[in-house]
Amino acid sequence: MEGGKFHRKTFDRIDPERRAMILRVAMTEFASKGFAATGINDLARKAGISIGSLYSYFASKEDLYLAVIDMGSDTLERELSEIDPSAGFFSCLEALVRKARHAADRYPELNQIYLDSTTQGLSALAARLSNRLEAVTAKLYRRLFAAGQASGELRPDIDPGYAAFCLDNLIVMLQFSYSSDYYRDRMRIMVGVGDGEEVDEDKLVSCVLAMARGAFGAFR
Amino acid sequence: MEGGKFHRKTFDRIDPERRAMILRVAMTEFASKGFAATGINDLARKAGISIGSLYSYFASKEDLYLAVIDMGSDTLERELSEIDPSAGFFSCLEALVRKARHAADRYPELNQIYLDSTTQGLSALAARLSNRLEAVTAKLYRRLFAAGQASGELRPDIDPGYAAFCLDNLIVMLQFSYSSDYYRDRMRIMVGVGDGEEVDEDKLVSCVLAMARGAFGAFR
Amino acid sequence: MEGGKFHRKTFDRIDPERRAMILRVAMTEFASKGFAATGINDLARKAGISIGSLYSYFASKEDLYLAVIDMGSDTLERELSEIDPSAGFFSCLEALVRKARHAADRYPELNQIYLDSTTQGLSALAARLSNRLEAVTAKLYRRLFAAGQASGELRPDIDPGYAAFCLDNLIVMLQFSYSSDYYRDRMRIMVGVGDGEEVDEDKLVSCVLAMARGAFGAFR
Amino acid sequence: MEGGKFHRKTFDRIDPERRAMILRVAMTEFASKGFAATGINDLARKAGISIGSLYSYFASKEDLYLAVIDMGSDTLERELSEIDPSAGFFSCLEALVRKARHAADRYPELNQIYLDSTTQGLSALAARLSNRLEAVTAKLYRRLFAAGQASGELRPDIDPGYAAFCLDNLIVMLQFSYSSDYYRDRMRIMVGVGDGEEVDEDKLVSCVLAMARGAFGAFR
DNA sequence: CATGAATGAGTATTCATTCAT
DNA sequence: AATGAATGAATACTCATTCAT
Repeated sequence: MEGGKFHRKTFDRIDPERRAMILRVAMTEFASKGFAATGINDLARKAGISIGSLYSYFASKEDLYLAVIDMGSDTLERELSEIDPSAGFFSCLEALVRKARHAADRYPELNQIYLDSTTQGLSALAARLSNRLEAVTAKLYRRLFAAGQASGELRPDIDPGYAAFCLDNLIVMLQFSYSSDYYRDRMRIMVGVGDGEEVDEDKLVSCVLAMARGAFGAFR
Repeated sequence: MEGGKFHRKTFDRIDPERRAMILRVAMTEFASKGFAATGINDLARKAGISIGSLYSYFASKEDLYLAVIDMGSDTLERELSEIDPSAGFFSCLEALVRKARHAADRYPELNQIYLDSTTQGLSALAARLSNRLEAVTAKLYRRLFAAGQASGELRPDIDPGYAAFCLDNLIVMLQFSYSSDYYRDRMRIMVGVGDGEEVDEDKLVSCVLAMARGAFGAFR
Repeated sequence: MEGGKFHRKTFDRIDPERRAMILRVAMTEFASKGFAATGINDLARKAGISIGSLYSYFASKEDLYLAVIDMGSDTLERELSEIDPSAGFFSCLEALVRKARHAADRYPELNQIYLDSTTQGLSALAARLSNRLEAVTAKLYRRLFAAGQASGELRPDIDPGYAAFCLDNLIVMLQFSYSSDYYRDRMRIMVGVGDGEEVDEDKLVSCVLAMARGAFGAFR
Repeated sequence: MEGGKFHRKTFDRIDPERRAMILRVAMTEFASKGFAATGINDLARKAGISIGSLYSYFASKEDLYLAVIDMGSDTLERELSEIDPSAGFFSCLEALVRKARHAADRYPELNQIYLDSTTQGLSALAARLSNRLEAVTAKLYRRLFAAGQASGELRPDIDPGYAAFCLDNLIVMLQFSYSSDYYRDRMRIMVGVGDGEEVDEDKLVSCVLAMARGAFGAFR
């Protein structure tokens, strides 16, 4: 599935390194400061390009922001495509949770921007993305649940949509909790770890899997 | 538990109606536009007070924002205090989920602002709140889990912190899904309801409860 | 000679201590921050009185400022009245220089405000003072020079006005040099004292007197 | 000696006429209203440039102010460099006094701003200038006194620093007296000229020179 | 294609003054 | 007489975007 096109033709024609650099700097800036507080002039300077160039690549600050998110969606899609539904539901789910956990480490900025973009103030902006990300994820869950119920691994009476929604909620929050300062603090408080301690990642993953298995797993 | 004090003394002294009006307008503005995009001058005009007055009540835009969130924490605390831990774990949990669901309808703006405040760009700001909200919630979960394990309603081998964290993740996302445009769209896509359809709230609550029961409930 | 009246009648009627406190705080504030940068509300708070009271004593910030300067003129007048012209010109001049030197220490704020008020930006304001201070000083010089020339201590061919102007220039700058940060630094640089050293006050006074004696003293 | 750099690089790159115009307008505004009462937006409008441009040339109002003073220091330095110490002390001194007198006419605004900047309220600001102006002047005096004492024109027992300080005090006040409204009035009162009359400039210069000659000149 | 100077509406915040209590 | 809440024009400064070179 092709992402929206938020950049101008010129952006396709320039040196890939320059292209990557611009997106990387934009990602870092938007991630740490948010859409509204990020300055385009400052961003251009940090990327080592002129304001004029930036505006020849992107029609507006908004478009640049969306382009960054779109790139993030590509990344997600690539990661998800590695999941093989034929490997069994819970095996896939565990892979998914682990992937989410690692994505938070590898692309914290993408997660932070994603969080930023879900904000009510940016809803008009986000509408232009037409929920591409969730569409991709939803599709994967559909296939996983279909296969799981077909194979008898999952109970036949559960509604895949509602189950997928709840599962993904856990996964999204897990990702936020490992990539944003706010949710990290929240996690530590909820889990109840002290100042020196660390949250036990395996316990977390087990808990998520246990919830899925308990609610959706067959014969119990 | 007393909230931080983000307003000036003068704010305590004015007409309660005026006070409520200011907070209400501020809540609406911050909720719909986000912290950065909300203008103080505009806000004052909408509240029908002068800029000077607003600044005599709050030292800065930041303080006003925090005051609004703090008021929201009061509201949450009040709601949570109605939960009676002696009523049994799953009964309480269901009450909690229902409460969250209704809070999203009754105070959508509070939820939107909460979401906004968890954004990375506002992490410095949010730090001043010292996670009061999560502390309150965490405390409730502690009591619920302790009572549940004591009564034998819950398995003795689960770690209450991790369980609470996962449960609250579900509840938080439920609230976002019913109060923010972005997460509502996401929910509809994940659940897979069509254009005319509505998400079935009871199914959602059941799903959350089933996940909790399956993972944490005793003898199964 | 009566000073202008820059306060309202109410100010005459209040407790003298309150009166003195207000003027003292005003003096300190205006001296350190200058007219424009001094805030009336802040000043009132520091003086422990209400803004309303302050405005019942003085019609405007401007009037308060002028009242402070006027009080300073009283002080100067009192000091100058101690000079006895019959004691001989150079003896009086030395007394005058010493007085100036000590006034800089005792009333640094008055000097700083005086300097501030001579600024071009405040010329309209200062016009309301009608140069009361200089009139007082000029009158003293007239008497000193008249007595000095009558007694033969001073050369008969010097023009008292020009001589007085030059002498007073030296004295004014001496006062600035001991009461304002800027002119203190300037003095140290011009005199050429090092970091640990102090400017030798006696040398300074001698130098001023030598210049007067050399130019205006009879036979030599 | 190079002045501090208070402008941004962009200011070096623009049309010299534009540059001069901006500084000229800034000089006029700051001179007549003082630092605090001068508005940047107003100033930009008067200079015929946009606020944004002004801020692309100078980082702050403070910097613009200092840039104007710095330009004034250049002017002073240029003027002082015309004095030839080998021409004899008193000849140089007379040239210096005449120069000061004419500088007051040619650059009244610079003098007014200089006066403004010596104000206690601007001492923090002025500190950034590190007394460049006085350093230049002091250096010239050092050379003049050294030459004068070497040639026997001056008494060997006078301390050049103290003498220079007193002399420069006379010169500074002379300049103020011919460039600021306040000090002009003061001069007229001290000298004692009537309403139609003018202060006799030659008498003034003679008086200053007489004071120098009487105190510092050899044999007499 | 690239540049970066120029723009000016918009921002949060201050402050002298008024006036109802 | 004393208070201090209320006012709103004014302030210094920012920033997304344009466009001439």
